Amino acid sequence: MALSFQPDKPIYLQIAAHMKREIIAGSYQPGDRLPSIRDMAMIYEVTPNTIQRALQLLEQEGILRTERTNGKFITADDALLRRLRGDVLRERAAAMTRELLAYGFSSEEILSALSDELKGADSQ
Amino acid sequence: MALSFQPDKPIYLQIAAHMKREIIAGSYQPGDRLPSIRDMAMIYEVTPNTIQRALQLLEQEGILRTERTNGKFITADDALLRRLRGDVLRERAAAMTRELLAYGFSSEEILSALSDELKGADSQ
Amino acid sequence: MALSFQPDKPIYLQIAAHMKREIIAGSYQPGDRLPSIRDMAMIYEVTPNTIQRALQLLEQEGILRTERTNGKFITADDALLRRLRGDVLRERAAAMTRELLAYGFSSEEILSALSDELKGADSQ
Amino acid sequence: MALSFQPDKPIYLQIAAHMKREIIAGSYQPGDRLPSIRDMAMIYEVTPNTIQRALQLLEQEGILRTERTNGKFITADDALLRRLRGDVLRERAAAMTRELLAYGFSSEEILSALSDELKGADSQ
DNA sequence: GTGGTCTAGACCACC
DNA sequence: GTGGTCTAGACCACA
Repeated sequence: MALSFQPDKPIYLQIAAHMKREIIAGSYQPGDRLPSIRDMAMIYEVTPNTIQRALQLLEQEGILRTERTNGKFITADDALLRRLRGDVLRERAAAMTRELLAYGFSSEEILSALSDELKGADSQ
Repeated sequence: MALSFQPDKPIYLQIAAHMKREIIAGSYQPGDRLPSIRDMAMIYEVTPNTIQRALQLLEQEGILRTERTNGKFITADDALLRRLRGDVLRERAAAMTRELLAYGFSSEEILSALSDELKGADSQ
Repeated sequence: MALSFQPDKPIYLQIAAHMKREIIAGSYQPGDRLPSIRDMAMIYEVTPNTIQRALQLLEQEGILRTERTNGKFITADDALLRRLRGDVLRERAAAMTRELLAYGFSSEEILSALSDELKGADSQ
Repeated sequence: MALSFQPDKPIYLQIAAHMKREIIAGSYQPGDRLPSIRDMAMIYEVTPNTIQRALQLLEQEGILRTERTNGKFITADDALLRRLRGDVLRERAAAMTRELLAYGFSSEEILSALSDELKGADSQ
């Protein structure tokens, strides 16, 4: 694993985002137990403190649940995870649309640029 | 104007981004002279220092040019601006694609989400 | 029974509090024998260890008494239980009063808020 | 100031609660700037880190607002503060009612205990 | 000067 | 073993 962190963003945010992606992508299943904070600290090569902070964010979103002495678990709430998946997609699409429209690009330009990117990615 | 700045991002970056958007969107024409730093400081309600930093970024990208005693000007290099416009579009589309694919979304999902957003925006 | 424990508080404290409530509320009578620790462990779905710790607290308060080979019993001391009942009521009322006065609420506000709550609860 | 912290509760929670009380009680006015984190750290005799954590909670509740390089401010949203004041009162009253009813106390007992406490406090 | 991030390391309660 | 809290101290970007 050992992410190469971008130096301009807080590490704990990058870890939180990474975990969120893994969960939404299905690398972790609902109800799964996460590695212990100490283990994740070694995996990501950061302090346990930093992991703690990252996971706190996901817990606030309801994605994680903590059992005081057993560890942290992906929520078993399947509906929440599905909703989250949809929300993320919509939110990202909306943010990108908003930004590019502000740049003065037309809907056609935006759509065509995205299609190009997706074709490029698919063919890899 | 008087942007409402997001409190968690450096103001000078937000101003730089805003200027860049205005330029790419065509609110400023190639060769146009910018308002003085002092004026912009009043417009944006920040210290001249902050404006200075923001414009420095744009100058590094070649979008602006400083004439020692006359002020700062949008580059007259039309080709550069066109190229920049294309670069921004491609870069944003690529970043979004990369991120959403990492989330495990399919090309179809991504394209359809974006179409939905664009329809929503158009109809307004 | 099978309490749904709050994940952020020690389970043994939650069990102790629950037992105390049951005793004060009269669900157990003075002199009654408690279920065995093993049974209670199954009822509460925790380890016997945890039950042990919870009951220890009640024993320290004098609410329980252990007979070496027979099990644990609610104290037969009726006066103690009555006194305990009064103490709990006073202590909780005092704590709430202290806190709300520190928030700057007036006696009238506090009293009226409590009346409202009690009316709401009664009508259910 | 220099609170005497209860040893069984996290200090940062106690500080957060204390600040919230001060704000609701009106010791800080809407829009007021808080002392710097470093100053508060000295006042409360804890690490800046701990203050940071406490204030983060209030920020999540919308009570505080951070200006990146200027400090932290009480929200100027008067309505929010009034709403908060009411919410706190209702919430505390509800929690106490719920608990005491679970103990088997009658509405009359609860109300009378609270009246006694308030009389005691008033006469001081 | 301000807030924010991160580390290293300690200590704790709980189960 | 688990998560949680706290300190001391360093470093950074921003205005």
